[in-house]
Amino acid sequence: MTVERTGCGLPRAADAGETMTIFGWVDRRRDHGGLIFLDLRDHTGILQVVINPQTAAAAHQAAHAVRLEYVLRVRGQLRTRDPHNVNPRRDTGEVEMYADECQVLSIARTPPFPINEDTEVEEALRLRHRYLDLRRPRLQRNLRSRARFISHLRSVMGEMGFTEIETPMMIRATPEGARDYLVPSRLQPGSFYALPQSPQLYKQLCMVAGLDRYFQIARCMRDEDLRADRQPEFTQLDIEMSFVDEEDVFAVLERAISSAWSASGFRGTIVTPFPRLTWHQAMDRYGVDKPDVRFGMELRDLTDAVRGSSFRVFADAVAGGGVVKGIAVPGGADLSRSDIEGRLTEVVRTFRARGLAYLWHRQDGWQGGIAKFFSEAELAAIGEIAGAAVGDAVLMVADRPPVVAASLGALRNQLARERAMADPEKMAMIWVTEFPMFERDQETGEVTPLHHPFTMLHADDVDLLESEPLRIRSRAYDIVLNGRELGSGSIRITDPAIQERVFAVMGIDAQTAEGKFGFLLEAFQYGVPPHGGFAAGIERLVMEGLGEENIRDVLAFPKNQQAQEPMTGAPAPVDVAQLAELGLTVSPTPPATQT
RNA sequence: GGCCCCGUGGUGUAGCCUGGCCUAACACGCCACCCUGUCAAGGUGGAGAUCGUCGGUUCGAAUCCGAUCGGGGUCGCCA
Repeated sequence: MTVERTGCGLPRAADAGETMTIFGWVDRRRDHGGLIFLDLRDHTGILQVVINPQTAAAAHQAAHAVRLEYVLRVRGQLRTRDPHNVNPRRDTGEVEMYADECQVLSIARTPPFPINEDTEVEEALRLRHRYLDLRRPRLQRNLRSRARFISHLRSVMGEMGFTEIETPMMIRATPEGARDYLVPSRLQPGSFYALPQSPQLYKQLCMVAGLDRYFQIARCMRDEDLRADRQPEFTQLDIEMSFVDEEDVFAVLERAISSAWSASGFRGTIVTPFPRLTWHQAMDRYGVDKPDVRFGMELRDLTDAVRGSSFRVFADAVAGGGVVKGIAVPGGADLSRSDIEGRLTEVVRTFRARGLAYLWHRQDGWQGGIAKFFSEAELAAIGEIAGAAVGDAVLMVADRPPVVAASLGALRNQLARERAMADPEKMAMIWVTEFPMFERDQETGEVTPLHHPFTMLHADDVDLLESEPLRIRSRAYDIVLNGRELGSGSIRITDPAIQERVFAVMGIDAQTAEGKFGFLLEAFQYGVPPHGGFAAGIERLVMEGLGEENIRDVLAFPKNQQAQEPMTGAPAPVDVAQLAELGLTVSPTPPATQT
């Protein structure tokens, strides 16, 4: 635009005396009638401009009409401020520009929400004017930190000998897993590409190709419902490695994340190696497969302690094959009956628990509606096992094991939030290993892989394939940070015989497997190295690194909960002609969605 | 698909439970004027919302009820 341009945030006292030109947006304007002060903002920061009507009459006249968010070019001399005029809260606070020229490059309507501060604004309005939201300090910071983090990841991966490879965005639809986004083919009417849910198969083929160590900052698309940490398109650090086992994969991820983390200035410190929990340990102790281990309050099994009690709810549950578990809430004796029976019971009800039992451990003994059903010995045992001290409360759920785990796990997280039990500066990164290979689909009753069908089984469990598939442990693992799943991976199956048996358990016969994954199985016949890998969600990492609660705030152009982008209006209907070219027609009324 | 929360000038909130004193309040922003050292500038004055929408209850509705729309969170879903 011009030969010389100085960033607004860059000038320092040492630059005083220089004449320079700055470009930027008006962040604030203070008109004293005579002097006008303008704070000019660009991506580097903010510089105060002083416009004096006596020394720069034309500039002053121009500045008189200037409003917030006008785009200006200002030329003038940089001067140091008198000591009593220094603004210590700003990097450029020791200097200011004395304007000679002030040129309005673009006027601006009054913005729909404040740009120069981070006030809470309704999500719909922010998304509709995303370019203005992105102009605000918080999102500027977030996007820059995200970029730095990715940049560091790239260089660490390079240092470790990984090759960055781009895999196709238009691929064959995979029947497994999340719903695909489809792309109709013009040249093959009636046929569709799918957008990748992940580059899974391609990266495994890269291993067959002898690339040895693959990585990609990969865009992934999944047509599923959105959450605070889930968008339909997102980015993963995707990794695959040949001739490795879990330890090699863990070491790579630990180094990549921890070094990029600190280099990016993210909050807290990542300590390596990450502690490990098996899936069973996580479920037993925390009730969830992604435990937040920054605080205790672990689930304790009270089944034996209450088996013989006269409290029918517990006794019946145990007799019916259920379990009774509880958590000791530190200082929980201050929880009121209405706290527990209202808000907290609501939490466990969400997970289909029928109720929440509670006992207060007070100075004068055990209290609470159900205390009378237990003997002194039983109460003592409950307190002992739960680890409840005087002043605590024990909250208990009796039900089928999955219901108990899920409801108490959620309750534990809820209480930790309410009572600020987790150190916000602590970064509790852990590996959760030995996930089950299969789970039973609640609707169809089919056995489906928890991770994906190419996940290798635990060596000791292979014999259970046909007899008790649901008990098989896999060689799949997750990284969990502060209770949030950051990503997952596995060692893959490379033995065709085992792969065939896994498909069989899933009800996929050889012919079907050939049709769906034939290319992979064929590739494996030409010499496949043992391999494994991982995929880590970039947005979730950045969220934790910046302390953001919502994935939209670490993405430039996110979608709303309806997967729409209010700014551009995507998705939108298309011309009939465009459809015709693709051999498509749209039903006038959408067919009833299958549930 | 279920459940929960929110919806009041441009922005953020108060008022709503306990209907009338609301001719809807406050802060910021906006407009005009005054003001030569402010930096969340200051002063004076002003414009701006019939309370998401529709319907109902009532003598009377921002306030109560129902429906609906929009936003968010969550369960299901996310190999």
